[in-house]
Amino acid sequence: MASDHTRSAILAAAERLYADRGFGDVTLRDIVAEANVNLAAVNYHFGSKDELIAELFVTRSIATNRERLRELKAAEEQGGGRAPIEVILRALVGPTLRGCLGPQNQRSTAARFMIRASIESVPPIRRIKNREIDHLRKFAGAMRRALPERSDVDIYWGLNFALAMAHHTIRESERLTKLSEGKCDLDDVEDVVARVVSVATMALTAGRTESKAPVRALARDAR
Amino acid sequence: MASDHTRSAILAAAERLYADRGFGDVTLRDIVAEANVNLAAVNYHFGSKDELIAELFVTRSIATNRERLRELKAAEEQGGGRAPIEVILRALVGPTLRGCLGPQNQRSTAARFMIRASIESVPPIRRIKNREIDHLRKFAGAMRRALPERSDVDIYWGLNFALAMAHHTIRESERLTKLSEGKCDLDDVEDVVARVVSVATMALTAGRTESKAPVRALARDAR
DNA sequence: TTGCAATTCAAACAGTTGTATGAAACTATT
DNA sequence: AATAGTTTCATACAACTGTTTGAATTGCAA
Repeated sequence: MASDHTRSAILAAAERLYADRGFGDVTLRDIVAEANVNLAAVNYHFGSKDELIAELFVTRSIATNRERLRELKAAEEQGGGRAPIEVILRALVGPTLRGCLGPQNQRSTAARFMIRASIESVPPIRRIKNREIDHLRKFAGAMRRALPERSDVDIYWGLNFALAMAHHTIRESERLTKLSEGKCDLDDVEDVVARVVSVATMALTAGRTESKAPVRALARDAR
Repeated sequence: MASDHTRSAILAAAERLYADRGFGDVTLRDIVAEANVNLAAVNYHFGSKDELIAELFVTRSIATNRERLRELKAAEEQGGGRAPIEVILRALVGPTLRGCLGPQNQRSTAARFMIRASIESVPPIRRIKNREIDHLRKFAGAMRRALPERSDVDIYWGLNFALAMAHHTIRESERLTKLSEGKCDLDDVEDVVARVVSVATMALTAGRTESKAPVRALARDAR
């Protein structure tokens, strides 16, 4: 391959446009215009529009996943194969949050693209996300090692809730800012990470006292 | 208006098709075929496709919101204007979770539609969701009354995390089932509600207020 | 240079989409 | 029964979509 110029111009233009305007109303013609490239080039270089989107998303998400695993591995090696649950959770949600939050005006195109991807969820991206399970299993394993007395079910729920808080905060960051009238500072990424990790840790470690949950008694009959 | 037959046939058919196949690949022609109705009827009765989608979503979401407020009001009246935080949170996430989870084969069309709406997020629905803030403020107010010593920031973060866990669990219920190899039982809706409420309560009460009730265990299956 | 493959290009294709139109069929009131 | 207003219908429209085509151009090796 000669210079890759056209190919990467398309990738850059597509990422920028999708980040700015969403997947919904960006056509191939918009992309090739932005990239100063012929319309047919997309199909020549990528095969189809969906494959272009998939390549964009895969590139960014394997970067995030690699960062996650790097942090996880570092923590586990330092702890002799067993890392504290807080550190594991930080490795899980930190890279994503750091990648997507932070001062708006200095958010990278990549970050804004990933936010879009998490909001709009088009078919090619959904397909890729479904293959993310193996990756999550590695974290479930590490969490099980950190909390050996905890049941698998609790581990999975804790993992689920940690991801929930991180992703939802990214997706709805604008609404949270508006709802709180700016009191919740989403630009302070490390504070957000700390909050998510703290709550997820509580969820995973609290009440290890064999207590049969009396939860159901409350309020089930508020009608 | 005469009989409303066409109008409601369109609404029913559209909700069913969107629930089954998503917004992405359901056309007006699909809908009118399913409803045994003429193509032009959609624009005649609803003005446009987007207004049809909006009406569907508004109907369902004001129903949920009404149920939420009903539970909240009942709890606050019973407690003399101040309800326990668990009950407030239950009123917040309970109706949504009950509406969207539960045994797949007995999920209502409405439930499946709302799940789609939470996954795919098309423009007309996003516009409506953005107007949901006033509704959430009522819950923020109730939470502030329940936890007067807590800062506004913490309240908003707790609210955000509670919604995060509920919505993410709905959105990714399939993935959680697969990840946990079925160990997480998403059909036991009341257990899911209890888990979300429990974690959100911990998020809101742990830390600064040592005098508060001891954190409860993750709602383990008590049977 | 010549030859050959890779790339670019303009143009067209084949479909689908939501929407508009104007006539026809109803419904209910007079 | 005649009328006016509403609703249904077949059909056309106009625009946009991703993709394909086949010829031109380019870059590089022999």
